[in-house]
Amino acid sequence: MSARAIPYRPHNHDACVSQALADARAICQQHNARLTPIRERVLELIWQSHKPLGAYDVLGELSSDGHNAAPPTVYRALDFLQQNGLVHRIASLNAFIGCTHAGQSHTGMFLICRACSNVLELTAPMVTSEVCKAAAGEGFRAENTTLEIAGLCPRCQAEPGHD
Amino acid sequence: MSARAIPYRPHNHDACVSQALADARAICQQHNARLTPIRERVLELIWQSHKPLGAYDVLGELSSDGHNAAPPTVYRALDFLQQNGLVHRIASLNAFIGCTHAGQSHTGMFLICRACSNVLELTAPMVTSEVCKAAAGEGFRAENTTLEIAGLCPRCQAEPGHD
DNA sequence: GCAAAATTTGCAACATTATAACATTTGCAC
DNA sequence: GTGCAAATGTTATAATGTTGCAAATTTTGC
Repeated sequence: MSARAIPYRPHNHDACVSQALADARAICQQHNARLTPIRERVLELIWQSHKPLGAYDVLGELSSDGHNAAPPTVYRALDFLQQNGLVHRIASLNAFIGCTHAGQSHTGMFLICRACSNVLELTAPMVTSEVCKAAAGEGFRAENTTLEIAGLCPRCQAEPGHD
Repeated sequence: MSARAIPYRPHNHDACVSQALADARAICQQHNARLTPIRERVLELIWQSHKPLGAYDVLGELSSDGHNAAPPTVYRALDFLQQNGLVHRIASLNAFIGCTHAGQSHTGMFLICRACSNVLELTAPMVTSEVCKAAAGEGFRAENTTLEIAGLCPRCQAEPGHD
């Protein structure tokens, strides 16, 4: 898996999408999980941009496709994709974003720009290790970490209004 | 502000509540903010336990009080309490919990037991500093951090089923 | 005190996000 | 091709959160 583009900066986004889909196919094959057309399509929609997409946004896009979908269709696809580490749910936004570290075991940390909405996923080993240390200090067995940072991305600090 | 009780362990919870209410009164006075009866009552309800309470749970309790409340009443009170640093919203649970560090500027980190639902709020300076470092490394200006750890508290690791 | 202004609350409707329950179809093993 | 498990379709509903405006209360300026 090669270096990732920075979401905040213009880039060849089609490459992001094809990479993500290729990774997904490989990972599902490994897991013996079925990346059905709906699931793949939902993943593709999530990867339309580096902005988190709500379940009902996905639903809307599916409808534009001519697909007669209802909420459970979307939520089931999203559950599947989450199970297989292909998308993350951003709890503070009730929205979903493609995982940029699919296949790597990781604890995601998300930098969410409040101006342009783009999200950068990081793995910050030092953060993870301090979190574990803090939890362990209380005798707590950490299983799942939600770490979401809202703020301003470099681009929006300089000049506002990108999307 | 004295040492805090550990939510996972039995303790004199009335003391938590009165401490929280006393702190709240002091803080609101400082801020020239009005801790009206409704707001105080909502804070008290939130502090019923160390388990996060949903907005509609609060609403239900208000109704049991005989108070004829609608959702906006609760959400407005919760907003006020959040503004003044008296409660936190747990994004991963859509629920609210009393702040155990009211008055101190802090970035909360929450240890959420999936078995007993109790939540411990920590301030972990090393975590905060690593988070800032990681964000800064990307040129990101962090404004607001959501850090929620789900897992098992010490008590529930030993024997399950507490509440 | 008293009227004007600002804040808070009441209230009705509605918007958004997510799930439950059950029927139907599809893919796969044998 | 029969039978089973997984995936999808469909309808309804639950859970969470917001908007907009009117009424009541509190504060402020005088």
